Amino acid sequence: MQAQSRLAAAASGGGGSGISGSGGISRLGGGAGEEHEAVVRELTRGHELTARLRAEALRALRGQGQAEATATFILGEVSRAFTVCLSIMASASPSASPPQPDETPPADSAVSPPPPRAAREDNVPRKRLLTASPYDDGYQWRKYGQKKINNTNFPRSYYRCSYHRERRCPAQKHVQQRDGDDVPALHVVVYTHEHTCLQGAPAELPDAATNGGAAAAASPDYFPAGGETPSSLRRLRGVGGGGLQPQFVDHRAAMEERERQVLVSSLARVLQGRQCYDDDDDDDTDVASLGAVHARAPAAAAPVAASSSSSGPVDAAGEELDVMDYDMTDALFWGPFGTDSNSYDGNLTSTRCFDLIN
DNA sequence: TCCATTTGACCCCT
DNA sequence: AGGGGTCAAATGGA
Repeated sequence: MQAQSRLAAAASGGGGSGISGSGGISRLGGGAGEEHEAVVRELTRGHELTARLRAEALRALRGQGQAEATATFILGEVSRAFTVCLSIMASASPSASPPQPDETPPADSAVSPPPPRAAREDNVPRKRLLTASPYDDGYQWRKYGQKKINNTNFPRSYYRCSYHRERRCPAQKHVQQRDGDDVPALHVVVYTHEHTCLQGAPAELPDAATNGGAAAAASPDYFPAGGETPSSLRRLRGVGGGGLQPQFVDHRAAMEERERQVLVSSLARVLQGRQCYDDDDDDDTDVASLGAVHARAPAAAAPVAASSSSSGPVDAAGEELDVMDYDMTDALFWGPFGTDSNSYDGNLTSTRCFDLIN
């Protein structure tokens, strides 16, 4: 079966930087810093490989509703675990502890730097995340600018949803590598607005129980019948995003609810039929517990804060950051960040979520 | 030729 | 006035 061979290839690291021959964890060095570094390195590797495996699995299982949903869920959870571990390791790094608010400035700062510029008070909700990079968020983003920010070592890149024009999607984000010796490099991602680009789809959703409809609906390839395609819109310019749609919340909530139903339904079928696993162990996971897991995901298709405690990482300005996490529904949507598409003029042909498209 | 990416300039907010 | 955010022309690669 082609799907199986693809999965096998992915699992064995086919296609490039595969798993090393030994397949084992690098020998840990003597010092704590060295050990920490080794752990982070292996976690990063695991994270990357999981992302690749997930991409290959979903590509192979595309259209096979139950199997696709199951693979998406499991691999999404694995990816999430890696991300959380990396974040924990980063915050515990002996060489990269975030500055404390009352930390004394460096001795060589003869003139104290100006205080950080206050954030714009535009009532736009912002979601700040600290992530290992590149991380997968599955949306198509178009880069529209990059800027060197004062008193930082790395430029900030600005992205907006690829469907900014076609669907008036107001979602934006900017990404900036955090200063410091983080291994792997950590990036501060700030989301402004949220995606509305799925809101036109619900009525067109195919039955997820038979063909993985949530993924299809989320696919950037999805356009309502008779609607404009990305290529037909390529040359449209001028009219801006238009801000948050008044119906945004309701549409999004409807989409979330439908996604939730789709996943729970698919997982229920899988579990009832035990179709996808050769269970060596008696997995006593049941539908109810999965439903409970899924119920913790009210913010579908958006990053979820892993922790709301005030002891988490902070950015250079001392603002608290959420550690990147995924919820279960995210697993349907979040894909490689990889090469960023970034032209301003409405082109949609480059980067897309390979989980869903390839 | 098309399309993605870069980057300097401009706008607007603090 | 300074700086963050955005625009859009220029550039380069496929």
